[in-house]
Amino acid sequence: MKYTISDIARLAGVSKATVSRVINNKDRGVGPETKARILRLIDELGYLPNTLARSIVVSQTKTIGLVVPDIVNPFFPQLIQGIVRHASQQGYTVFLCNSDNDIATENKLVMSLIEKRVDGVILATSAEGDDSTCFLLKHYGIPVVQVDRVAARANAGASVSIDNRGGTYAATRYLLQAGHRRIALLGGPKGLSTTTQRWRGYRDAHADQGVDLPSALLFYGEYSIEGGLSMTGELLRTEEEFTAVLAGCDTIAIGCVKALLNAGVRVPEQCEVIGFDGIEMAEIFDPPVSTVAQPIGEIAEEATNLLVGIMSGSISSDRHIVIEPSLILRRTTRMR
Amino acid sequence: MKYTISDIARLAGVSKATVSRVINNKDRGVGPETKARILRLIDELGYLPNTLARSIVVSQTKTIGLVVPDIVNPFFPQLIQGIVRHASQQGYTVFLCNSDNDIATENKLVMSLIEKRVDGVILATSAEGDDSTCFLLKHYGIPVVQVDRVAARANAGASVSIDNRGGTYAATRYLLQAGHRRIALLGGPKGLSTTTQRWRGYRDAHADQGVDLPSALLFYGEYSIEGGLSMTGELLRTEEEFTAVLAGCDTIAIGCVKALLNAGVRVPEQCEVIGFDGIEMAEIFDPPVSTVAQPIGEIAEEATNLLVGIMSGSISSDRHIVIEPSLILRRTTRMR
DNA sequence: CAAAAGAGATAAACCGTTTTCTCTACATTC
DNA sequence: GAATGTAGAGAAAACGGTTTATCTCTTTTG
Repeated sequence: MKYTISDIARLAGVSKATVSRVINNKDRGVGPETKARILRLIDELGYLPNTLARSIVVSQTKTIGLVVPDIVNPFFPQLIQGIVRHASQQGYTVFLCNSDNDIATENKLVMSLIEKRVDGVILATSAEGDDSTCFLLKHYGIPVVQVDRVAARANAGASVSIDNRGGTYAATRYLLQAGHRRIALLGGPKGLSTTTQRWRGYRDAHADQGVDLPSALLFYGEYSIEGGLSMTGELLRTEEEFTAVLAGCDTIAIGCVKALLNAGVRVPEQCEVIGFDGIEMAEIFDPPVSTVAQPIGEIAEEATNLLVGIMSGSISSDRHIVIEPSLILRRTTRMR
Repeated sequence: MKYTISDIARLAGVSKATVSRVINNKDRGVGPETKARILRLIDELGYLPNTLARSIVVSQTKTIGLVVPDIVNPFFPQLIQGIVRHASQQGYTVFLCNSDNDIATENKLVMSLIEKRVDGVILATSAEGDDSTCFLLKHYGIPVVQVDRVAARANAGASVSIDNRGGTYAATRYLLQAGHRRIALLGGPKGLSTTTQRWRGYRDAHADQGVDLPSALLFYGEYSIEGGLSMTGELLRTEEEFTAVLAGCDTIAIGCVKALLNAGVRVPEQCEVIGFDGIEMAEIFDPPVSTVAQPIGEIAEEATNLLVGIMSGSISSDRHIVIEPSLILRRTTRMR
């Protein structure tokens, strides 16, 4: 049931070299009817070339590694789907790794990817402050593109990321132009670059519109529904006046809307809410949540193309691509 | 930066065979201080054995393929997470494939897995009626375990599946014992084995409790929120009396609860609802949905262990494992 | 004390490909 | 009609490992 190239060669009465030429469509140096005979034989016997043997000589595996921090977080399956699809279109198969948000695991996984001789890696790192994973890849000369979360340090390679500042800037400006003057910010964990960048957009929009920052309305917490619930609880307890909320992510926004409704605050009549990310849950939630949506498909496509480009040498390995998110207005903002 | 086993051998002043022995911990035939010297060298130079070359001679890649129909469906990321984790614990790396619910794509992906010489495949097929994928794998002698959806035909190999009938049986019995006599069934697409099996549990529970099947209350539709919405719409329009709903899956249940609440039916006071699957969304939805939960982690673990067992020859390749789901009562059923 | 056993190590064959030379035979050019 | 070009094909050397058979000492055994 298992044939090798030598079997085919012997059965066809030619040399291995000739069979190899036919398999790889290097038509130079093989006559048409020899070719046909070999092709027929291959088909009849169901011969499959051994890609391992091939890889070892051409030193290329047509394989890439994809490392994500948490596959259960709904953002990542969509990203994975896009990357797997585009990679497959370009002839690459992907090794999927889940680091469980642990940098040590991430390093170990990447080592095993290197051992498997992947041609390149797409990395959504689990520790922004720590570029050890990128360092490893660099050390072994393996192309890498970072995605979503981008390690800050210099020796990190190419990247595809979202314009976090621009996204919250647009959302904040939208709310300010609608007349809001007391917009609460329910940000993510302090210290994360996304949290900081999103805060900047919020701040800059206020500055550009000439509105003072309502510093009593700034909160930070977990990127989760619970985080949204508890921050909103705090917000309500301060008894500060506010007429809109900008959330650091969609799950925070959902928790926030829940808490507001429970407290008898009507959404969006008494308070408008905008999230960030554009996860499916935001659409399905009742009421559907307005959000700054990351075009995940686009991120996946750019990341894959970038990596393929770097691997083929046609793109420099320190290119950074920034993608603009878009404001999607649903039912937690008023119709205008 | 890239060393081969010959480099190490030369630098250590020994033969390749000796280096190979110390790499593979075959201590027989290599002296302690030779071993130490080689180990130090390997460490210093960051030498990584080429797994491709190794695989080709031992004809084993320590690699498995995982094929799912739709990675965005929240059930699968959890399954993938579990499988990737257990596989990695046993020294296997996994190729992830997403068939987009298309059997032709599925076949193509599996072919490329075979070309990559995976040691085995875990398959959640996209077409139950079609066992062509299993057939391919069989033909090339690659162990396979089917999971979740199981191709019916005989030449399909091992499997891990859920006791669908048992799950709905337990849920239906629970409702019947609580006094309900008019339980609507909002099933999945007709023709799917899960739909049929879940219907059987519903039917058998009625029979065993001596209650007539309310045949006017049976509906079939998509496994989705929209499906739940529309089936509930139909149900309400019939004006038949009903006091509980058994849904074919959680998204149907969510759609159903939405529709009921919109129609002014109080849940669970006027109508109790139970879903199936135990996806996270059911827990997060407001109100949290009672459900027949599939222990996804357990499925993942059993499937991985089963495959590893088959690959090592210690388990027969036609073993079928059935896992019992468990009834989780939340807020769409009354407290008792 | 000779024979057998065992420890440490090597040479060489092999795994299944690709690729570079090289060779032959025939067609084209001047 | 010799020189050149070209198409079709094969032999053999890689690629980076593992494994088997073998070889040389030293140690044990009877």
